Amino acid sequence: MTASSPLKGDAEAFSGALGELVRVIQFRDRDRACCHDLSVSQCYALKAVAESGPITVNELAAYLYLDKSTASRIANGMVEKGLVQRQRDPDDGRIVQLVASETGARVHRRIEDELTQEYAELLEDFDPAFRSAIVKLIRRLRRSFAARVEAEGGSCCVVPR
Amino acid sequence: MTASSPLKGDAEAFSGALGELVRVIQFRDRDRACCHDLSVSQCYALKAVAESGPITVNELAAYLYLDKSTASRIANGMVEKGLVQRQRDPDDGRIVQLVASETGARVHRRIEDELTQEYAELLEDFDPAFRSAIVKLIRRLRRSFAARVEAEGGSCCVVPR
DNA sequence: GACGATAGTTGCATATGGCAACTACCAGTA
DNA sequence: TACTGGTAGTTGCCATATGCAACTATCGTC
Repeated sequence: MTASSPLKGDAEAFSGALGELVRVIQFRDRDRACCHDLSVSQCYALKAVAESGPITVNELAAYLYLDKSTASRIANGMVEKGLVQRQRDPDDGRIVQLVASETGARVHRRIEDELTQEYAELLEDFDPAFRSAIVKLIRRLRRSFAARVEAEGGSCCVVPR
Repeated sequence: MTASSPLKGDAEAFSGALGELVRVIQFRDRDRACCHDLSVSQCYALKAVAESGPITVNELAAYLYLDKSTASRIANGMVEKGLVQRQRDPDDGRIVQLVASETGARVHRRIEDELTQEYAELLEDFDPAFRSAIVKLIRRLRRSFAARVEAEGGSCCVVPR
């Protein structure tokens, strides 16, 4: 490349900024989750269960990008706390459906409300067109990463089998 | 609020999208770091050391939002892998400066190049004005979160002392 | 009913990370 | 100088998180 490709420069700036943002958010989540007596993963999981209706352990694992055993244990923790319930599927005895309890739904709503409130404060300075553009970009980024992750099957260097 | 405040709606969409993006990125980082025989934290730490010049263990801990003991151990791991070196400060015998070795700098550059390349592909569809707006927004988000985190001293509910 | 596949759980090993105690060092003061 | 309090870093100990592999129970097919 020559002295300055604007795209490359933008990509570097973007990379740096996004990296720092993600680190801060990870920290914030660690902190936030514990406020509600949840681990970070439990917090994500509660979101999945509360928003996607009843889901299986395998689906939860896929959503969280974790092993199904880990997902099972996360479910355990939430069941113990009374946030979700395990329900056997009447049609398939192997399947366990995870459903949010009243408490779970309430806790999830509270967490979401706090977040939304915080983001609303952040976003109110931007005009609506820009706000929706931002959301579109973030979704696009997510799709792009997710596609890459799925294409690689979760490991970029270890050749499977 | 009434039926639909656009700001609230935007904030909800933003919250959902950003949450998913962060989860995917966390997974991707887990995967990516291991390609270079690094843990995720080591990868972040290498970035800090390589880009911020010599930094102390305490500074590294602050950067990573981790306990200084953890930062010290992360430094250990990197020293063992020959990525960074510990240097005693001539003016203050307590201080340890962490500096990237040749190898460390090279590995860091490689990781950054890969990332930049990936982001460049993503960003090339957007026009330059939008790209720089995005970067500004992300930085602003980061600042805002960081400020909140620092104000709360790292724990929102546990009253210290 | 036997066999292979699938959903979930559990055992085990490892990694991560915090807290508290400790060491070594610095700065100020009597 | 010797004492005191504070700071930087390390280490011991522990809890949590997570993956892999083995296991159980169930389903679907032959």
